[in-house]
Amino acid sequence: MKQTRPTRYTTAQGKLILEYMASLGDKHVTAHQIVRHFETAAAVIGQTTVYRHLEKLVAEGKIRKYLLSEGNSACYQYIDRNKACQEHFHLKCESCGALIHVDCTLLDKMQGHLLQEHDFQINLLKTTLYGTCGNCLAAGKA
Amino acid sequence: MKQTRPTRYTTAQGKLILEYMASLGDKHVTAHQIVRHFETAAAVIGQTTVYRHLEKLVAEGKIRKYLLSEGNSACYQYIDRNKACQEHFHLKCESCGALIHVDCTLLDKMQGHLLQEHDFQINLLKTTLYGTCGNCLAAGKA
DNA sequence: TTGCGTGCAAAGGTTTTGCATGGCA
DNA sequence: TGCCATGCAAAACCTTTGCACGCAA
Repeated sequence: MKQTRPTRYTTAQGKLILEYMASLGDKHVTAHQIVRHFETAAAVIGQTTVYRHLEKLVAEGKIRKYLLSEGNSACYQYIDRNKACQEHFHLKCESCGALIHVDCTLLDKMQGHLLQEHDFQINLLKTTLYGTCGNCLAAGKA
Repeated sequence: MKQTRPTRYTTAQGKLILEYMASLGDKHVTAHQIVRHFETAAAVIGQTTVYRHLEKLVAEGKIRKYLLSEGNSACYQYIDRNKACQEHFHLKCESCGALIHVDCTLLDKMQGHLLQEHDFQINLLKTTLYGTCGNCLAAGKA
């Protein structure tokens, strides 16, 4: 298991990375894209630092980590706490990357079912359902 | 996109790999585990060959490939066509790391519901639900 | 015989680690 | 001042590719 240290110091890099993630809204980026963003921004942040902050932010529940099927690299996305995203499922379109928030009684039922019948307490914050959205289905991208 | 050639020759390695995958049933393995299995089995198969066959088998729909968030390597799993319901969710315990396979009619319902009501075709192979398993709940590790 | 299949070695890409230096509290 | 954070370089990984040889049809 990887070690997750608590944040002790507030550094410029840590602030910049979190702010950048927040500024992207629902858009996801790879670690590499973040590194490149700061290269252009004349505020170079080493890739090691980027990876370490991403790991920490994921552990803190501030961002989400995805593995999209095609790419060989992980994607990260900001979690907007004001949107109360912890209370519903997230659907991620593997084709266009869209993130869909679903608030539906069947999903609530499923949550209860998993707990009662399968003895499993699901963590909605960390869970994302992958698939293909309606637009991409219609466009035949499935 | 990667090229997928049709199978022309039937080779000993190809047979061995498919047979091994089939023998595992629902269990998933990584490419590396397959290579190691054959190392022990005194029938060494190069990793290149393993990867090439896995790719082909995925293209042929005989096995599934999926990425579990934690690991950095892909997992492969045999698809048993004789089984009524091979599709299932993966539950990953964030506390102990256990991977639980859930095969349940509710999942079919949910799949249909998402498609009809939310216009979303879920990909069960790519989807993993995160949470806490019964053992860890009981142990108060949640 | 033909040309695909194999496997070694090496490349390619992502993520992690070692270590000396820099910076926050 | 005491540690943690940083970032370069290098390692560690997983996967793919080049190429010469082997083998199925």
